Amino acid sequence: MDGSFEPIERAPAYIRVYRAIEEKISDGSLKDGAHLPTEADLCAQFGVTRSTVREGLRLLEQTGLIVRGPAKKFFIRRPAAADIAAAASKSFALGGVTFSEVFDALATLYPEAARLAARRLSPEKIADLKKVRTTLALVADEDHEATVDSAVAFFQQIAKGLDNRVMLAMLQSLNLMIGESLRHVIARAPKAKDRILSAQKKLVEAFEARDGDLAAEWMRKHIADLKRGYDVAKVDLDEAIL
Amino acid sequence: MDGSFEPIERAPAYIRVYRAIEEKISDGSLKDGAHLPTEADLCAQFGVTRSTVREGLRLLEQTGLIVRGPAKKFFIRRPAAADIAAAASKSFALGGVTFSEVFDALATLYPEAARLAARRLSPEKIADLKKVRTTLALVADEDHEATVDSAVAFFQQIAKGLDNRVMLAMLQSLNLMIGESLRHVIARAPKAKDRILSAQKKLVEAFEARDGDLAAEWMRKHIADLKRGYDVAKVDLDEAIL
DNA sequence: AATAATCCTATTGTCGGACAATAGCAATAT
DNA sequence: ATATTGCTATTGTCCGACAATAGGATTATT
Repeated sequence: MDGSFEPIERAPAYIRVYRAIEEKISDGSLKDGAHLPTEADLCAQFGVTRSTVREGLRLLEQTGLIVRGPAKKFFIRRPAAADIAAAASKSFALGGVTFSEVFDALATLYPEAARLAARRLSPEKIADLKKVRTTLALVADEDHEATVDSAVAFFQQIAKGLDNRVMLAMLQSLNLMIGESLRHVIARAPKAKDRILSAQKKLVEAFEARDGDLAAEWMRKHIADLKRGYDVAKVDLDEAIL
Repeated sequence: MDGSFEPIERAPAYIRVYRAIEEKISDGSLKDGAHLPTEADLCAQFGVTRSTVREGLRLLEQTGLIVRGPAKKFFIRRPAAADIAAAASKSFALGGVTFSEVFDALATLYPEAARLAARRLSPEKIADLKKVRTTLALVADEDHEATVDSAVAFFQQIAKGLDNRVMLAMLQSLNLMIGESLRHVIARAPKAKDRILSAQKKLVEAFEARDGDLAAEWMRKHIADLKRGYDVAKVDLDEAIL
């Protein structure tokens, strides 16, 4: 041997607590839904104080790996697409991404998602999509709130129908980012509801016909149309979403 | 007035500390790069103890909103695409997403990214891409390690060239997820390097010709080829990446 | 007996203080 | 001039204590 030493493990104790628990979650020793031992137990097991354990728990909490149940007990939950999407869009917002960036991504991703959806959407999901569309049709023209909700729900349904958690998370985070601003914009766009409805109609038809090209094409138009709303409302697309 | 009361703010103090600081970061009172007051200062300002402040800091730490500088001081950093990508891919891995899901996303996103890139890549970025490719060409056939590094770097360069943080983060998280497994797979794929090189060549040509369709087409082939490596290596695509 | 009010207990949330470990910087020695 | 040492501010960890809560057990009320 060369007489040299390995660098000793120098991470703070709370980080090691975090990693130890994360490890047990990812290798399955702590199963999804199981609840974590009490803080006192963890102290005993790790041989550290409660303050330290608690700092470790805060890290896990933020990662979404543990969640408060009733009685404030923590239990394990492997992060779902929705968590990842929420975390990502929050970070994007804090990082100051702009409307153009979001729309750029929307325009790139969603048409392809629609193409996939045409191949992959189950008949039930398509039925659900129709239902969303019907809901929108029944909404009053001036109820912009509900209009946006339905528009976003429509996107959401498509994303879910892809049966792919990675894409779901990505598409969902986009939904979250535009959702809020769309609310303010739609109010200023004349006839928004009608245009949304007709785009949705064409999309559903394309899905039913299993025509990917057509679906992609209409999705492209639909998104371009939504984006136009921002122009009409004179939103500077280079400013940060918030 | 109706004599009723607002529900009082009942979040634990450490969460309120977290939110207060996050708020100041997002509204710009705490600018990027500024360093956080010392824990003792924060205690004084918030009127809570250090333990509580520290639990709040752990949350910020995990979110990536604050980062340790020299002297272990925290300083503010708005999350960059790389952080989001790292966090997302970690969550995906913990959530148990499968290779198929990742490849599905790759196959959907990257061809479109390539199409965009053909329009948008600056001449400098294209030059950089060529450089990455040259590096790969000089690598020994058996150096699978380096082969994968270059292959991923090539993707990375394209992602960066889109000049869109949202797409960058999404593409990067995909890179992270396949990067590791690719390392093991390429070793079993015969002539992998040659095939990667020729795909890259076609891609660069397409970029230079500003031919989006062609770029998308070659990217599709390139990814299909990488995926084939997993078949050859007999990896079950329905198992979780990890 | 059924229901509502009350107490009990386990656990988390918060506190205050204490000391060790460290990093950066200043003072000192060679 | 450079290397060493000591100083100081700050973080990392620990301890012990108590208040606040949630759920479940227990009692009172009809």
